[in-house]
Amino acid sequence: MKRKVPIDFAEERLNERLARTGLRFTAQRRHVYGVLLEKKDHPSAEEVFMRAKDDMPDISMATVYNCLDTLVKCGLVKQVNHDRGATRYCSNMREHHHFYCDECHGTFDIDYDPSAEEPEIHMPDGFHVRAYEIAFRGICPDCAARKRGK
Amino acid sequence: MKRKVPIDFAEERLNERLARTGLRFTAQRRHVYGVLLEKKDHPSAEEVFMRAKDDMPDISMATVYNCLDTLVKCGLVKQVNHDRGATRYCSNMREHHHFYCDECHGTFDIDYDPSAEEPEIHMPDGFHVRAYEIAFRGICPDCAARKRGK
DNA sequence: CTAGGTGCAAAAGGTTTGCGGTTAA
DNA sequence: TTAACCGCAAACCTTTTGCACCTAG
Repeated sequence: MKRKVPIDFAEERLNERLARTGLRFTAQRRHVYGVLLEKKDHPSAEEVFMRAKDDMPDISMATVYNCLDTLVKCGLVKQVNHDRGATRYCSNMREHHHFYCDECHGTFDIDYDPSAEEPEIHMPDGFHVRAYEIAFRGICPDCAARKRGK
Repeated sequence: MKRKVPIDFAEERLNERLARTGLRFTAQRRHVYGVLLEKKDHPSAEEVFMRAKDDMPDISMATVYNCLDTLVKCGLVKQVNHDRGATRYCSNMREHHHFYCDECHGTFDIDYDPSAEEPEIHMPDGFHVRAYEIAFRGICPDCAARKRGK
């Protein structure tokens, strides 16, 4: 089987990340990660499941969810949520943002160079931005206080 | 019943927005909007339903979803999606962003002044940002071309 | 050896749909 | 008057859970 992605290289990275997080390396985790690397079109869990079954017919939906969660925990995969639809998964490891099309509901990666002094976002040609929203993540004041307290 | 929000003023705005969008003014739409204005804590549809029932016991879940969709369409309410949980609704009409706490999973509004030359985001004290992502919305190149074509 | 991971099937959670009756304009 | 809207209940889609078996370390 031909692969567009240097999967052996990715496998090493997965192995290292799992070890660092105290998790085991399994065939299913490698395979799900491979599926995400092979076609970076932001598939839903259901879509990942169907693609994964091609080469691993016995894999279960529950395992796909488990593997996806594991990969997110390791920092190898990002969850992408939009409207009320299913969560989608993204293995683009470069820092990037997303563009959602109001018309076809497609999701597109928008790259930028985070190392630049003034990180500039280059919007590719033809994308018409109507609105944008920044989602920050971290620890809120109350939870920070609680953690310091205990 | 005392209200913290000048609901009559909001009612006028709702009426105007509905008319402009060619939609009807109904008691349910007003009431759901009132619920969102009264406590801006990003409730889910289920939570809106429960609060709405206090004053309007016969309102149904389907109607709550319909009203929420209508309010989003009118531009009076924003949907907020995060992780795999239920969609939450936000009636903060000022341009703003959101902060998600990794610990308690709470959602907080992060305001900014969009009229400023260099729109600066002031992160309130005590919020520790671990990561952020920008979600752009609009029309993708393919859909833009298709619309021009037809 | 054994804690952690998997597969299965059932349940839970969230959202949508179809339809007969009601209402704003 | 009538197209739009509502309430109800069933269906649908997505995600989680419990448990018996399996396996990486």
